[in-house]
Amino acid sequence: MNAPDTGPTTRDRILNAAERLFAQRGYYGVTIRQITREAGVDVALASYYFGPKADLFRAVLERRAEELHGAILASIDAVEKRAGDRPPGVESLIRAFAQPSIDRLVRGGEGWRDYIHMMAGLYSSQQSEFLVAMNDMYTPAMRRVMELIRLSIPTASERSVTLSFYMLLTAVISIYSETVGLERLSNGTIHPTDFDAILDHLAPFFAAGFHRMASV
Amino acid sequence: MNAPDTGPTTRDRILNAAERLFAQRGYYGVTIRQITREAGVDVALASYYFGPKADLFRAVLERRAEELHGAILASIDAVEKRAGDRPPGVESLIRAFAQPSIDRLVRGGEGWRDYIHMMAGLYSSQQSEFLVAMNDMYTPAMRRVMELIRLSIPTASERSVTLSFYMLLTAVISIYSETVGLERLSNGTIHPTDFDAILDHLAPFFAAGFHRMASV
DNA sequence: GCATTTACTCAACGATCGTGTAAATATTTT
DNA sequence: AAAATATTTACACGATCGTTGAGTAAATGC
Repeated sequence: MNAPDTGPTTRDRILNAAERLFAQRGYYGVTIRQITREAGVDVALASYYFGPKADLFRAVLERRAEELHGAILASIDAVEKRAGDRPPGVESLIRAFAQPSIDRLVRGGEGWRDYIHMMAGLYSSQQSEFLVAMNDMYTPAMRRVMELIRLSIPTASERSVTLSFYMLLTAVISIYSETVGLERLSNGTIHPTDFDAILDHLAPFFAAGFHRMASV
Repeated sequence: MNAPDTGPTTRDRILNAAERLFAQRGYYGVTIRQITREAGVDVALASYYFGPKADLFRAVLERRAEELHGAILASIDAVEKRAGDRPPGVESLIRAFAQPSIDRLVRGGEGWRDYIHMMAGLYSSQQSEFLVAMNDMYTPAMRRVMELIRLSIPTASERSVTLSFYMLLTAVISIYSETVGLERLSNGTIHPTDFDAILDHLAPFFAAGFHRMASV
């Protein structure tokens, strides 16, 4: 068994091509025909496997969601365990939240990079149908981080932690998208792909913000 | 002179419609025919006034850039003057940077709201041609804020201030886009349109971050 | 008044879109 | 091996896309 197979399934070839193109140009910027052309399969196969275009988009979103979300939860659990019976520090929680995505972005291969770019592009779009779907996939992990931050800074109100976390979230996601913004802002001295260095800055930076708003 | 005219110019009607639609669905999500239909004018007039679609998009971007950028610079100058000969505080610089956009977003009418939504959507997109163009329009103001922050926190390295400012920038822009993210994160208790309240949180939050990274 | 420029309409171009359908081929199940 | 199912191909559909060019009406310059 396990004959030398010819690579990914047709279904997966379509998903891979869709992932890459949606990441580059967004939902409306990509046509079914471009996707199937890139995948090297007949146009009709997209409808055959996924139905309408919106369902294909959702399928791409869902394919890797469970693994990434699970990894984030596991990462948070690990930080919790390491902290013993005290609540873990805010900075380590931020790292735990962002690290799994960065790992996959940097070391997970093309597919993961495309997936994360695609999510980052989606998050700041106005297409609330998809946005809400994606948000829901990662809600438990986000809720968990906010809970633990509240335990770590008991004097901070729920509202304050939510607002602060939202700002953290938007910054993290913008970094995932690797836009040219950072490169231009720094005159080319900081590269948007230096994720590890960026996270080393981001974590204490935002942790300070959370603590500053402890009494609000 | 100045006969009772029939409202905006045809040119401006097209720009207004384009602004509104691009803000909602992005560059690829909008067709010239939708724009001209919304504007109530013939399809050919889009090409007549602006040439290809990309040039129309750029025209929308440019129309309000000078005014907003000027207002941001003026806002920074005002804070500087108020501070006398000492460098202004980081928190007031953050407010000065964000306030003009928020003013127009909340109190500038539909056109300004659409324009700012459109910019926010563009910023997190991967369409670097437009993104770079927009970035350049607002570079002087961003440079100025970073300079003044460095004067306010002389021990912070240029690299540190650039990274911190980038995170501020991404958060501010995400807030401008009024996505459903914040509303869902807070279970509906925080409304994405409460810009003044959000800015009251954001300013001290990020100021603390800047100061925390003073020695890096 | 006439000529030229400007503003706009109308119709059409070739290209591409998303999505079906019917037939052909490949694979699996019986 | 036969039957049933799954996959793939080829093709066509009506619709819409961005853009152009020819023609009309109004404003402007002389």
